[in-house]
Amino acid sequence: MIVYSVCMSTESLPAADVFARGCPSRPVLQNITGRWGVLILAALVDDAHRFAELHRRVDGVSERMLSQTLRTLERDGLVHRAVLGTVPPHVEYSLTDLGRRITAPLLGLIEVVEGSIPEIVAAQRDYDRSH
Amino acid sequence: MIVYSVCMSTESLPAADVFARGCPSRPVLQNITGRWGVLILAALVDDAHRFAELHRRVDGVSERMLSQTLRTLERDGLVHRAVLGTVPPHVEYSLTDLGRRITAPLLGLIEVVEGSIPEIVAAQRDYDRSH
DNA sequence: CCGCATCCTAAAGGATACTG
DNA sequence: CAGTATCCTTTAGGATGCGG
Repeated sequence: MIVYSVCMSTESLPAADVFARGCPSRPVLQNITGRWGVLILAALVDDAHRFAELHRRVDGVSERMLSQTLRTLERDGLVHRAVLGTVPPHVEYSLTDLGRRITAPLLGLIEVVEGSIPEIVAAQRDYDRSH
Repeated sequence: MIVYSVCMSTESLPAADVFARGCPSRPVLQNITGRWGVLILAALVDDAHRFAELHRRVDGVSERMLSQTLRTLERDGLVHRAVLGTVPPHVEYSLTDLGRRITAPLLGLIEVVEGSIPEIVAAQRDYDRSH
């Protein structure tokens, strides 16, 4: 039997520690940093967007994954889903305050990665040559 | 036949655009934000660490995944691997400059997520009740 | 227009045992 | 100590088709 490290709980707070196995931060972090999470959150930074817009914007995502990821992010309280008209259906997705606080550092990450692509590609070539 | 959106290239630079399918930023981002990437990078922020230390620190990671993730991060130029003694083998992992630039926003992300756990858990409960 | 259901494949990841 | 190799399970994700 395994007793997981203390971490969690919303009332008494030993403070969430993402390094501890069983910490509720872990699955949340995975939802955010999954293959599509980062991109979808980033795509919502400037404005609310509809499903089809997001589908075009996040190039390569399938409807299934877009739908699934949006639902997870909504469940975690990062994304707000607003059903507008009735016919034809009109749904807008936007970031919540929490979503914005979480997306901010992600934009920083994207910026650094995009700006470092030449350096990264060079590192990959070096590595591959010597292994 | 599909022609991927322009993006990449190390010389002529239409600037990497992570929203474009085929952009080299995509796999790099996945290496970083994979299940263990964030945690391993964060664990290396304060200091260099040896394999076994990381294994203890990042609770729950298998040796296999630790090894594999470290190799990927080394290949991307984010982590430096230094073999020190010969017997017993002594290997130290540390962040490169690039690794530090990339890890900085990740620390921000972790901080926000850890600090928002009560809010997130509450959102999850609300969502689950109404679905 | 906005998805969900189903089916299927590929990739990630864990357990265990073993090596320089 | 610092991994590799092998095997197996679990999950992510794509394709297609349907429904409100």
